[in-house]
Amino acid sequence: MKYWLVKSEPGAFSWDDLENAPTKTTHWDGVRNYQARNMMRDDMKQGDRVFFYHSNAEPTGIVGICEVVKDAYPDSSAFDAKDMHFDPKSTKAAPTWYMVDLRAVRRLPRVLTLAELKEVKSLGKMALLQRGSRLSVQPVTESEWNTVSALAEKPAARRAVGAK
DNA sequence: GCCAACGTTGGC
DNA sequence: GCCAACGTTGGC
Repeated sequence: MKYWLVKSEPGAFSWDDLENAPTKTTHWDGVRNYQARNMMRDDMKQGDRVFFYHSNAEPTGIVGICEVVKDAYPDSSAFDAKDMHFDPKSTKAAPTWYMVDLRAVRRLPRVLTLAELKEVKSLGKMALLQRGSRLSVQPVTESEWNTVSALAEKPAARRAVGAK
């Protein structure tokens, strides 16, 4: 089993949206980056675990855990001329873009904010925390997964004097 | 709203 | 194949 992280802007699709979806499952469509596509198409498999991250949010951070319930298959939003993610170059005979199905497993006991994750030394190499990292689908190592999961069970560390 | 970082496009 | 211009991402 492998581990991943996906980003979503809660204004577009939030963790709550996922929990409220039928069977708490959604098609992870609209990915239009080749690196992210390759990971979804080639390496993401049913049963893999996925952190759900809110970007462009208040706060930004990891909010929940979901599970891959269906391996990659062609992204139908690329075929729909009315869809925001329509791509005329992607055809049903030779699809350019792929999606997986994700199901919400559980909300984390608390949000792990980007600011907090940045302060954890052992997460220094985590893809999410790399300078300029913009990939919307990222690999997470097993040790990173375990570190983040354990952190979510503890109360937030006290911030510097003056912080709220 | 600003802007740095990055990916893609297209002229040459 | 280079690289400038442009569009997007996403933190702040």
